[in-house]
Amino acid sequence: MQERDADTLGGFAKGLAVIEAFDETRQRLTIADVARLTGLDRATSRRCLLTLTRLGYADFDGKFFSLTPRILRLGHAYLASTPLPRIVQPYLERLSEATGESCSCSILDGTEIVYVARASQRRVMSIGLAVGSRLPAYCASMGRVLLAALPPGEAEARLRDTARPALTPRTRTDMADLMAELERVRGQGYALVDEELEIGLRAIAIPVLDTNGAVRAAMNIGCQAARVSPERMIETFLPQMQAMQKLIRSIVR
Amino acid sequence: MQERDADTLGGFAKGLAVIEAFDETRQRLTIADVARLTGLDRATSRRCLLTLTRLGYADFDGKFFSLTPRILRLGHAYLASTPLPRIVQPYLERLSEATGESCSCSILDGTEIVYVARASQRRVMSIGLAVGSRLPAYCASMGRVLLAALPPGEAEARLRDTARPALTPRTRTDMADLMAELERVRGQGYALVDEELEIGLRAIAIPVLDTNGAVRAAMNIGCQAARVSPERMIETFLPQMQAMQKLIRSIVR
DNA sequence: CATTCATTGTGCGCATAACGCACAAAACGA
DNA sequence: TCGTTTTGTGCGTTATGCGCACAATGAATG
Repeated sequence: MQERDADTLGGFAKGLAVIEAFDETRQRLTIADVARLTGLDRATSRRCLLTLTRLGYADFDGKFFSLTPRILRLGHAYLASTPLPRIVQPYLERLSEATGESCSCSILDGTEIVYVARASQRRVMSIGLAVGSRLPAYCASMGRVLLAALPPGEAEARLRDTARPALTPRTRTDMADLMAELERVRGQGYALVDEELEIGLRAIAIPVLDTNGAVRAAMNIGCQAARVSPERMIETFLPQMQAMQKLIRSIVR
Repeated sequence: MQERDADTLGGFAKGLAVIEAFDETRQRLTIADVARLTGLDRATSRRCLLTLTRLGYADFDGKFFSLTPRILRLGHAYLASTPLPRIVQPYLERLSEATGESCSCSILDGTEIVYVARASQRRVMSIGLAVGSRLPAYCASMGRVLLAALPPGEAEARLRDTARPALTPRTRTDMADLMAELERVRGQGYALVDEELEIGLRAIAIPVLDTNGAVRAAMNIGCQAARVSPERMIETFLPQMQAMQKLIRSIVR
């Protein structure tokens, strides 16, 4: 089979780009906003937005378009078709309950990780992000675990593809340093990220393996740096995570 | 502004229908599968699938197409743009920790409810469903709360739009009976669904209100029928839920 | 192994869907 | 009130997308 332009739908591609124009800071957009964000002609943007509205994926208040819950069906089509999050969820809950911290599971998508499961115990605002949330892989604990699981050439390419801004004064951004860190993660079997993504936030992550030992995802425990030292995370949290890893490994095909 | 066919993109609409063809029982599909499920011509289905693959939203193994995590960006566009789930999440966690049960929050989308937040405590397999999951509103506790919040005419129309199969021997399906039940839910301020959705599953739900008292979502506690009686749910769980409702109400705008 | 059936890749002619530009009207902000 | 920005829509153009047909491939069956 050949890859040809005639085998794809330009309008569909444009429409998907329009959906992705919405995010945390852009909850509702005008036609001009969408044209600017996507680079599409204003009339084209308008047609995409009206298509979404006509099908119930968006609302229009006379000026602004906003997405509706129906759009969740699109992401749900993936989550529903992927057994891993459902398998991992109870283990994250057990781990979260045992440690009293937030636990999450994510997979690598390009240069980002995307959360596919989470569990949290704290009465205060959760550290964990919602399912579907994304973080840059280069400075997230689970991201480093997942990058480390790639062939080194592939991992390096993905790191290069990332802008790698210093999100805190502690963020490591140098290519050679990050590649060395990935090598260290490969060796020790876990990644510990200490206030690189966000000041006050510390996380430790290990791979989620399948029965063949292949890395299918990563899971982590995140906590406030003021409450748990890195040493304590390695001494106390890591063994419990590895115990869960073993249990999960015997189930995930 | 007029609603005209020329203002929409046919290919985009077809593409979205193709994404929605994937679900729990259809994790990977052939071109012929998609054509059958969507009613589209085979060549059109093929183009949509190839467009998704070209853009990284799907993988192709030579025969089967499956969605990739990138598709989560589409649903994430909505979740990221909606503050309610993030606001409600810590309250669900507190409630879940206090009661030892699974708690969830959902909104109404047509004739279904869609989960937008959840918290769970149990070491056994969670009762709660993942964010993005959907349930038929007519026989779910949160569904009844959300239907009860609609004008009666609107609620009746949505009930009629639903197939309403009896999912268990206890499922109530009669229109008049359900409308009376919605009236009762309006009066008492909560819905209790007892093994109607699934044998062994019992859930109680109340509205999530905003500062204006408008119903924005519903939240519930679900548990195993063998462990908690309906009376106990009303006596013990309901007051705690109502306390959370008050706290949430003072924040949600 | 041959046959039958289902599926897929692809060519291709055709029709119209989609494009993008332009202009008038409306909305907004100073 | 004026200037700027945005929007709704008309419209001529074109190339996109359609769907049918056919050959090739794969799977199932006898």
